[in-house]
Amino acid sequence: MELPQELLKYSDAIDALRAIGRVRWAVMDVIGKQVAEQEDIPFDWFEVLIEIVEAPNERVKMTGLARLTLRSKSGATRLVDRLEKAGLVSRETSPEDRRAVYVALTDSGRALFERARAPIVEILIDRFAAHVSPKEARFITLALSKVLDANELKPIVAPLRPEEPSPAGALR
Amino acid sequence: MELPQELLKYSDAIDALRAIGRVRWAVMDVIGKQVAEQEDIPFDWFEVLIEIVEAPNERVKMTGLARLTLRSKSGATRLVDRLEKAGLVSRETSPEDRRAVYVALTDSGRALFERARAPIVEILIDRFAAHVSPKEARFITLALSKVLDANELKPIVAPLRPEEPSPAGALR
DNA sequence: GCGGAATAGTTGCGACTGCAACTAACCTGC
DNA sequence: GCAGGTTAGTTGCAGTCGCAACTATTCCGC
Repeated sequence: MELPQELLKYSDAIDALRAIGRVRWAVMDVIGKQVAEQEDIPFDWFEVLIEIVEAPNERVKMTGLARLTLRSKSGATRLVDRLEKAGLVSRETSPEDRRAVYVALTDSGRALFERARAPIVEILIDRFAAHVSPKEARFITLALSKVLDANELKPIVAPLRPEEPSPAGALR
Repeated sequence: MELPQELLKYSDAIDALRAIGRVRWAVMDVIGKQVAEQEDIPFDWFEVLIEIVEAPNERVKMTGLARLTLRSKSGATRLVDRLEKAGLVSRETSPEDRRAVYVALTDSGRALFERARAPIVEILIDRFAAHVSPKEARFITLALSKVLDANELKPIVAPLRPEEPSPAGALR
């Protein structure tokens, strides 16, 4: 069961990958449940609302939403289906490209976002942000970006707001 | 759409949380597909084999496996069902606690593990470990452990190998 | 040792997922 | 101005998930 010595020098990285998985899973699990309980909507839904509000013009294309919410195209379709059925978002086809579908907030979606934002951000801080210093956080983001770069996955992290320069984000 | 100033100081942390989500998702996605293609088994399955081999006595309890693989109890049950049906692992009830079920490798499970280990580790290095320095990796693990601690989720990261002191892990 | 609480694992069920196939719209070269 | 390829989004389908309810075993106070 021994592995080549050469592997030893990677074991720290593999530990880190595991830690990432666990934090992601555990923290999201806790946050998700707390949000669902307090705000009566799944955390997924709120993530969609955030992405819309943060996007230029307050609307996102389906493909962009798929990447931002870490889903496949069909996953995004169905997620938006649910939000639309609940009356929180609406689909609008753009006149420039009639294949594209933009997702925007409805009035009731905006109202829900406004109402739920503060408590949810509080949960996020309580469960995650309060325990990592800004320096640590920036370091982590930077180090992990290299990994995304190397896998040519950078598109997922940044250039996903293709049109205008982003206004002050809704969460910061 | 403005948030209280006080939030600004957490925005780095929220970025980090997003980066973590993206790395976890994107890297696992890539690794998972490459493994599935090259080795003809889902990456999930290999993770189970790793956890067994790394565990003391080369066997894990269902509950432990659930936490290690980031699943619910029922998720673990079904995952093991599949591996068992494929003849890679076997369930053994322990005489000390007749509620507990231990999962162990079969001969063919061990053979598969031995055969697939090196190529899969290579993929892991190629896609992740090679792009993070050991110092960075340790820093990340450490910082994220604080988050797990604060959420009383520490059990997930370490004391999950309750019995004997762990031998040299199978991956390092 | 007995009864109630806690723990380990499995199962039924509804919900969500990604893949692959599909439609519709756009784009490019000729 | 049309054929072939590409891109955006949706749908059928089979696979997986977590929750809640359930059985079986163990633990604990008395």
